[in-house]
Amino acid sequence: MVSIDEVARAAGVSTATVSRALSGRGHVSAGAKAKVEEAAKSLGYVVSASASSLASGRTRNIGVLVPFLDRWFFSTVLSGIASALMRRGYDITLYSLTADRGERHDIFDTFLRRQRVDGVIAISLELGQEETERLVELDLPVIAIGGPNPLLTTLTVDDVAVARLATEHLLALGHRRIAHIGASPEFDIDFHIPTQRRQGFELALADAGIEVSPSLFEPADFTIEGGFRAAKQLLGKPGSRPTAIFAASDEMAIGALLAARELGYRVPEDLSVIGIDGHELGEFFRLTTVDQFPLGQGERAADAILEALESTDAETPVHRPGELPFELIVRGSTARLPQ
Amino acid sequence: MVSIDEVARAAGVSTATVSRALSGRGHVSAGAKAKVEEAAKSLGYVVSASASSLASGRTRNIGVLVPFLDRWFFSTVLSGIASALMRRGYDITLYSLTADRGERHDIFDTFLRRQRVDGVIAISLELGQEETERLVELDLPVIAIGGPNPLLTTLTVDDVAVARLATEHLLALGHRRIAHIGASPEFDIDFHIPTQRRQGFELALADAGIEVSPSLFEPADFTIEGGFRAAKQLLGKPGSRPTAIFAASDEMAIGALLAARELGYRVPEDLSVIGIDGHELGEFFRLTTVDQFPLGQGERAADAILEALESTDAETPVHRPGELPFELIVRGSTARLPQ
DNA sequence: CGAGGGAGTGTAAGCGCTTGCAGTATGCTG
DNA sequence: CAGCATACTGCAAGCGCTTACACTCCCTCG
Repeated sequence: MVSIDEVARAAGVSTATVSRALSGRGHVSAGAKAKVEEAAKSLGYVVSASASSLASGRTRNIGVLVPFLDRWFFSTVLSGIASALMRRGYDITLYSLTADRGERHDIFDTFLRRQRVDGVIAISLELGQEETERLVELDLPVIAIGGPNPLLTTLTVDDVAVARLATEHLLALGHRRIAHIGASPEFDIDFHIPTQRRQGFELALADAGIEVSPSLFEPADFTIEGGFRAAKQLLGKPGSRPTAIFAASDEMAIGALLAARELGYRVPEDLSVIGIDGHELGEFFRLTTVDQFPLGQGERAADAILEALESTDAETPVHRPGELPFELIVRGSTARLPQ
Repeated sequence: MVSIDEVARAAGVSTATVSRALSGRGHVSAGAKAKVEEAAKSLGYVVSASASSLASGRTRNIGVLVPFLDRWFFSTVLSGIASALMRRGYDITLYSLTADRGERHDIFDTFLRRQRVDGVIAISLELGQEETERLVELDLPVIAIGGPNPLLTTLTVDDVAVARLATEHLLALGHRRIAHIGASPEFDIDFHIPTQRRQGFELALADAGIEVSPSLFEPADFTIEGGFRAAKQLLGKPGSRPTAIFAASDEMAIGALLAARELGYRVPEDLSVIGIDGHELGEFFRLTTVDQFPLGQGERAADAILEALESTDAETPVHRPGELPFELIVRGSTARLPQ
């Protein structure tokens, strides 16, 4: 491995100048800079991450905490983070949080404390009180996406407004018996998003003067299969069935689509279905949805963390509620209620 | 941040002993070890990754190269890698390879050369000649999963045998007109897996004395949507339609399932469908498949890289073809051909 | 024209660990 | 019991960078 001394010798300057020229910190004359870059390039010099980190205290590395790697939403956000950080020369270290108490503990107590990262991004994480504290104790910039956490700077979409928009879309099409597939309230202990969506749904109904009927709610686990089961329940119950279903995620909405099909209901003629997320399969299933641009969320989180890194001012947790964009995408799964 | 000196002082030993006690290298008496561990714990000491790396040359960090983060197969393999490495105390830094030439170049020329990782795992990567060379030049252990690459130690499943197994399952059920959805041959330049699957398919047919008909092949891009389109083509063509479809991935098979349904064919009564992968949605769609245990592939890759790290002997690229397990999982999408 | 200030550079002191070497204590072998 | 191997420990020299500080120019301003 070629070291900074060799580059310095080749360029005829001191190692200090090489360091300054290559990192862009401090003053270096144009001439010296050119010589250094030339020498570095021809020798194939790349600065050693550990030496640089040890000396400077900066790692150029961001830790990313993810609850599930294999769910579309999370891997898409991660993808956005990865590309944005890479463009800025940052590496990303991945910490996949399982449900396993011990493993989680290790991550917060050991992995994150190795001074390997300059900052942390936590994706829609349901963090315990203690875990959040550990995170704060790291004394690093932390950006959380989703799951508002009062102790952390959080990027969120206004989930109440998102759900409201979806519901109002159905209302505008003339639907009155609208069912909702979401998470059960006991889920809410540390993860508020599903509940907020449900709130938005109920607020929209209330505004339209429609009473919320408990029989038009069905909990599910945010998977296609869960949505499928929930929709079967909703559509199979005797009594007047819903004319529209609002699912709190696109995956559940797709499940609902499949359930409707299997029961012989045509979408959108007999049943309208809307989801939330902007899932890649949405187009294929012609699913109307409220897109929340997960790729963009990742990119924003990356930008936010870099910004926090650059401004050294006091790191006050900032919660800018509802700052992330969302948009209604009308496709073929919703239609006007037949008169 | 508490440093090793404080621990040494608290434990009443030298920093050398602390280092040895905590890392498990070299001899330390049981008493000293206990004192050190006690002191480290009560002070909340965690060794600094950069200082340790700089001094020892070991980073306890593995780089993982992934082509797509948001495809189920890759994120599942990644998940397997992540959990296996974490158990051993290793961090993982993620390098997501886009199609962008420039970005890829950066990864191989800069990111990977920062001495940030002890080894590299490449998941089903279509690497160019030059990229492979760069990887080899790193002089680090490299494990590739899938996509046999003669220059790298590779973990593969025997894709010919996998495809053969899937095809033979259909043959055993009495099917004779079997269609295949795979990748087009021009894809093969640097990515052999789809072609091998096609080979296995054709070999199985040949063994059964069935002629391979070009009209029973349709290329697709390994997505649900691609499989859907391909299946529509295959089923829509006038002339005798296939009684079974073998798709080279579960996602394409699911697409085929949906296409069949939409065209009014019942699965498995009118059409049998089989895929490859072991996709999480397989169960939901009652899809018969050949599972290749992607989670396990990730774990094996992690084990392999750690093994390579521990044995310092010559790093000869070893290609152990077909060493990864696979298994036919019969669910509800395949059935005996009606007599 | 002198003071003040910024640009450009080098020297050298670390950053926080690991580990070769040396020294001592202890146990084993013949 | 000498001789030697092995266990344990500490000292101190780095690992390959960054950056405070010192110094020299040179330009600007009053």
